[in-house]
Parts: sequence; C-alpha cells; structure tokens
Amino acid sequence: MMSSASSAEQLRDRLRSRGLRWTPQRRTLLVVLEAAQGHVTGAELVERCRAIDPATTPSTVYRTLDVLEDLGIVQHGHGADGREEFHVRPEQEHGHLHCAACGGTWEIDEREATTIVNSFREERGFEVDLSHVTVVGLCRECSSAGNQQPGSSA
Amino acid sequence: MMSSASSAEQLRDRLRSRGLRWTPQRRTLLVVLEAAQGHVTGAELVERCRAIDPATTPSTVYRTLDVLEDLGIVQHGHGADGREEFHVRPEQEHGHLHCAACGGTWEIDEREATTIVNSFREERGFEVDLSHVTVVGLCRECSSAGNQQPGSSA
DNA sequence: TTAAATGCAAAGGGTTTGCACCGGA
DNA sequence: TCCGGTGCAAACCCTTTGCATTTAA
Repeated sequence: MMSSASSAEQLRDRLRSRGLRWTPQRRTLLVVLEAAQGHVTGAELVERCRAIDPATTPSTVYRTLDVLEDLGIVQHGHGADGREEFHVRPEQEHGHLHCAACGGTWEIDEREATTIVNSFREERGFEVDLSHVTVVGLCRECSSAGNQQPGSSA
Repeated sequence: MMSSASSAEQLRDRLRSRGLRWTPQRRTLLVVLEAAQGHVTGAELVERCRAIDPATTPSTVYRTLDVLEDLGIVQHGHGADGREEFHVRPEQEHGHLHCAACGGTWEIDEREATTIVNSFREERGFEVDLSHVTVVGLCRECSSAGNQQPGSSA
C-alpha cells in the first residue's frame, strides 16, 4: 500500500526494470517535460534543458525522447507548421485546433471529438488517433475580424 | 465567348497580368502538378521536374511554388509525417485521412466533413480550413487486423 | 564489471538565400 | 531595355549517427 511516488521515481523505476538507466540528463529532460504545457518541438526541449543544464547536448535529448516515447511517456505529433512536436502524454488524448491567423492553439478533448471519431468509425471503419489530429482554420476572433489565412498575400 | 483555354494558357495569362513571366521552368512544374494526384512533397516535385527537365534546380521549383501558392494554384499543408506537402488546389476542398499502419491515404470530402466543420463552428466559432486537416489513425483493415500504431515498439 | 548512456563532431536531408547572369515582355 | 527568373553554391535548421569515453547498476 502507499505506492505514491513522484513521477521522477516512477520513471526511474520503469527505466531500471527494463535494464535502462536513470541519469542526470534524463532527469533534466523529465523536469522540462513536466513543466511544458501543450506541445514543444525537439529544438525547444533542447533549449529548455540547456537553461537548466548548459551542458545539455541535442543528441542526448533526442535519444532520450525516443526512449520516453517507447515507454509511452511522451508522444510526438506534428503541429500546424509541420514541425515535429512532443508532448507529455496526457491522461486524456486530445487533438489540437490551430488558428492560422493569430497562431492560437486550443485542445480538442475526447468529448468534443466524439462526433468526429464516431462518424469516421461508422462510415469508414477508421479509428481516429485523436492525439495526432491538428485542425487548422480561423478562430472566432480572427474569422469575425475578417482576417485572411496566410499565403494569399501579394 | 469561348474562353476555354488550356490550364497552361490560363496560368500564363494570370502571370502576365501581374507582370510576372511565363518560363519553360514554370511550364514544367505546371505539367508535373497537373499530373500529380493527391499530395506531393516539395522534394518529390523537384524529382519529377528533373524527370522532364534534368536541369531543374530546387530553388526555382520552390520559388515557383511560392508564386503558385500566391495565385491560389497550389496549396501546401502538412502530411501525417509532418513533411510539407503541396497539391494542386482542388475544385473542392478536402482533408486527408491517413492510416498509421499501412500508410494509406484517403480524401475527406466536404460532405463527409460537414459534421466536423459545423460542430467547430457552432461550439467554438472556429472556421475549419478543411484542406489543412489530416486525421491519423487506423483504417478498417489495419484496425481489424489488430495492428498497433508505430512508436510502441520495444 | 559491463553494457547503457553521453558528448562531440560530422553527416544528412529538405528548404532557403545571395548574387551574378540570363531572358521574357 | 529592364526587371523578373534562373542557376549555382553555400547557408540553414533540426535531427541523426559513429565512435571513443564515461558512468549507472
């Protein structure tokens, strides 16, 4: 009883149980990931790790991200700009809504996605992976402000 | 009357009316784009242009794609792998459905997307840009075959 | 002890840019 | 003629890889 442990301890144990190691660099990345809200690119994660430990090297970060993804701790997807993005795997899967005009991003939770997920399942037998969905368009403010999407400039 | 012209002629005229020029390189790219079904990455377009004209250079292709996007002839989005993709702007906007297991891709047409588009509009006031939507998941065959999505490997 | 992990430095791949020359209109 | 386009080559950015060294267990 009382198996409450910090996420650092949890991760450490999961790594060890697989014969993998708990290192200072991995701890740093974990700290950064926990603090990260939403999605972060690999490059950003490297930056943030450097803020904590200036000696951080990209290769270590990327290799650790691979490991963490295998463990299901993080998941990578692709943002509206096509750049690879990581996020701490949320308790609940969610997609993203991205405004092409103001750059704002919102989460699409499972409740909101139910209709979508169900319609693809029923019509196509297609199982949507919500965490990989990014819907681009114009948010309420921008669309009522009559903003255009980028790319139509002179 | 009788304003029917080949798309090459149409494009040529649109370019000229803007003070831009109709060049052999642009013609080559147009030919490639017309032949392209679905989505193509920039790099693929460069390849295909080279097949027609081995002297094709990447910079010209990318610069022309920018011009064509301004004209609304092509549009770029991002595929399931996050790579930038172009497609000839279809008469009808459509999104994409991508199977993470078999790599298959299908179009989501406006009819099918109506529910999605409407629900975001009603709940959020968000105007979805269907051509930027890529929904990832498992297609009927793959999900019934019990395939896993990549990334969960050991 | 010993295999995993790190750090470095270099490679890689697609896209972009600077600049001199070329060529449509 | 004149400005837009082209080609080349180098720059860029992020990510990956090889290899010798370090270090967790």
